[in-house]
Amino acid sequence: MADITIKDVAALAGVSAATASRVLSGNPATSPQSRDKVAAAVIELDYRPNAQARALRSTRSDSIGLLVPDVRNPFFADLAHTVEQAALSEGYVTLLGNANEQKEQQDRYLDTLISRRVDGIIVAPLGDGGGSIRSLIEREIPTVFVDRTIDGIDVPSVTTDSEVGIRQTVQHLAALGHTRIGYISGPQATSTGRDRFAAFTAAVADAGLSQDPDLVYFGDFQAASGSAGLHALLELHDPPTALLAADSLMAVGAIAILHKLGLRIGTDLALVAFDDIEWFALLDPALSVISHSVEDMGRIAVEMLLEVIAGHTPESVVLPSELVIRGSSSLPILPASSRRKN
Amino acid sequence: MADITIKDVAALAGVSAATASRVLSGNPATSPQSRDKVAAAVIELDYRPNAQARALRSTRSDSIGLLVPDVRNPFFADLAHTVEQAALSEGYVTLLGNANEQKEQQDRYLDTLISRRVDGIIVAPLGDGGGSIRSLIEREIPTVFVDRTIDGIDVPSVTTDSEVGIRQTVQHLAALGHTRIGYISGPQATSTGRDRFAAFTAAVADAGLSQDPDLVYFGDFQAASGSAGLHALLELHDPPTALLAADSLMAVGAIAILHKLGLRIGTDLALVAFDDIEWFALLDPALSVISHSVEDMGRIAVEMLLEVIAGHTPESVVLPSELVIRGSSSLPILPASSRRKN
DNA sequence: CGATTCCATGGAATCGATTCCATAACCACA
DNA sequence: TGTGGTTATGGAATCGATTCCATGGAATCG
Repeated sequence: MADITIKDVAALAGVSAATASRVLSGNPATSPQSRDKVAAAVIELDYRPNAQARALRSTRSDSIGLLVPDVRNPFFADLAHTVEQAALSEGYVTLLGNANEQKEQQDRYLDTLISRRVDGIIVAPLGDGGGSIRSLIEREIPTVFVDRTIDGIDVPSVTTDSEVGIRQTVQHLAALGHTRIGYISGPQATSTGRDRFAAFTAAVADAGLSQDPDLVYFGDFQAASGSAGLHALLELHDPPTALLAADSLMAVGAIAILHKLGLRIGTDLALVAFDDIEWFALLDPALSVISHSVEDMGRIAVEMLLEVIAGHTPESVVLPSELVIRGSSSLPILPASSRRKN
Repeated sequence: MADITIKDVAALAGVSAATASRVLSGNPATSPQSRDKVAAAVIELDYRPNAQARALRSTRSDSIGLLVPDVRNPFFADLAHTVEQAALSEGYVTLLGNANEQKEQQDRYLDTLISRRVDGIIVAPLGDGGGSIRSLIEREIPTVFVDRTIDGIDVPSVTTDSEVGIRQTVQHLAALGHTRIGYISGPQATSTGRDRFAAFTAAVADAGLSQDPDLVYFGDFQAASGSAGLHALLELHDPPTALLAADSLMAVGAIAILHKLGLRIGTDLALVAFDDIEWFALLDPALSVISHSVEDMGRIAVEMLLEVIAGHTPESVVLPSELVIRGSSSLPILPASSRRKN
C-alpha cells in the first residue's frame, strides 16, 4: 500500500510541499500555474490527503461523533440519518457509535471519539454523569445532548417535552372510559424514562384515574422488556384496559405478546406508544402514537453543535410532542363482562 | 482545550516520552517502577492518547469503516449492529457511513474513510466499479463486500443466495393457485436487484406461470417505490393475485397503499417480502418472508475483513435463504369473481 | 532610477506518538 | 578484574500535512 503523499504531488508538479499544501487548502497566495500543475498532479496520482496528519497539525478533523443508545431502535436510526445528512451538508462527516444501552460501551466509544479528536460530539447519554461523560465536559470538548439529558451536567440539549403528549393520551383514554391505564416505563436511569414516568403519574392523578402502582412496569427501552411488561400487567388481579408504552421497541415487544395470546389491539386492550414509527401506521388497527419530530431534533442538534464549536453557548431547545389518535385507541371501553379473560 | 500529551505524562512520571510510550503500548522493556509511575501519571492527568498521531506513525488506526446504503432500512441497521459488536470484541471501532442509496454520497464517504486511513472497509456497494470503489482496490485497502457485489471487482464477499428462497416462494404461491405473481424489483444497478430479479424470472418460467413483463415493477429499494410499484401493478388490466417485494422497505411502501385502498393482505392479495424484519411478524396477518441471517452476515464479514487485513485471501461466502410462510400467503386463491375490484 | 511594497515560493519547524539506535547500568562468568 | 550479554532508558528521526518565516523577483511610486 505505497501511500501517495503531498511530496509526491509536489515533486510531480515541480513545486514544494508547502506550495502544494497551499493550493490544496485554497490559500490565495498561489499562482495560477502552480494551481494548474498541482491539480493535474493530484488527479494523475489519485492523491488523497492523510486525514490523520492534517488533523494533527491543524487541530480540526472536520468530523463529529454521534453516539446513540441503540441503532436498531428506528427512532435512533432516523436520528442518525438526519444528523448525518445535516452534518454532511455543513462539511462534516459523522462517526456513528452504538452504546447498545450499556454504559460501559458508551464509555468505550466516547474514549475513542475523544482520542480521534472529533470536533464535537452529539450524544443521547445514559447513566449518571460519571465515567467518560465527565472527561468530555472537563476537556471542554464541544458536546450537545440529544433526546436525553443528565442531571447536574450543564450541556446544551435538544429534547422532547413528553408531558403534553402524555397528558393528551391519558385524557384521551379517560374520555373513552378507561380508568386503569397500564404503563410500561423506560429505565429510571435515563432522563426520558424519568420524565415520561413523572408525566404519566401526574396526568393519571389529575384525571382521577387509578394510581395503582402495579399498573407500572419498569422496562429498559428494549423489545424484550415490553413483552415482559405486558405479561406482568395481564397477570394482575385487575388488569389494565389500556396501555401506554414509553418507546417504540417496548411497544413492539408488547404487541408480539398480544398477538401470541390472541388478544385484539384496540378492542381487548387500547394501546398507545411513544415515538412515531412509520410501521406503526401499517398495523391493523393502526397504532396511536405520541409523535415528535426526529427531523427537527437531528437538524437542531447539528446546528447547536456547530454553534458550540464556534465558541458560542446556544440555549437548549425543547420540542413539542402530540398525540396522534389511530385505531388502537379509538373505541370506547367495553363493559367488563364482555371482555375476554386471559 | 489544553490537550494533555505524552510529554506531560512523561514529565509527571519523571521519565522520557519514549519510556512512557513503551509503558503504554505494553512493551516488555520497561521496569516495574516506570510502569507504576507512568500508570499513576496517566490516571492523574486523565490522559487520552491522540489517535491521529498514533495512527500517523504506526500506520494502524484500530478502526474499520462500514458503509451501508441506508441506515433506516432495518436490515442494514441490524447489520450495522452486528458488525459493530463483532468488531468491538476484536478491538476495532466501527465508523459507520450512510450512502443513502446514492453513489455520490458513497464516494464521499469512501474518500473520507480512505483519508482517515481506516484499517479496512466493509461495504454494501452500489453502482458500477467506478469512482472511489476503484481507488479502494487500486490502493489495496483491505475491503470486503457485504450483501452486494460488483461485477468485475474481485473482492471477498458475504452474500445471500436469494435463488433458493425465491424459488420456494414462487412454488409456494403457485401451489396456492396463483398464476400471475407481481414482482417489485430492486434496481438493476445493484447485484441483489439483478440476482433476485433473475431468480424470480427463472422460477416463474419453471413453474409455468405468467411471464407477463408488466408484472414486474422496478423500484429502488426504498419505501416510496414500493408504493408506486403497487399502484402500477393494481392498475393493470389483469392485476396480479400475489406479490413479492424484493426488500422490506418496498414491502412497507406497498402495505401502506394496500391499507389505504382497504385491500386485505392475504385475502385480496398474497404478499411475501424479502428480508425478515421483526415487525413483519406483528402485522395482521403476519407477513410471509424470505429470511436470511443478518447476524451470520455481519459476523462473517468482520472475520473476513480481519483475514484480509492480516494479508490472507479468504474465500467468499454465500449464505442460504429460505421461505417462512405466515398468514399473508397461506390462503388458496379466491375465484376471480369473489375478489374485490379496485 | 532607486526605494518600497507585494506576492509567490521554498525551507524549516511543528503537531503527538512511535521506534530505531546508542548508551549506561547491571549481572554473570571466566 | 575484564569481557560479554542483558535490560532499561533517553535522544533523535520519523510519519504527512500545515504554517511561520525568510527570500527573491516583479510591480509601483515618488
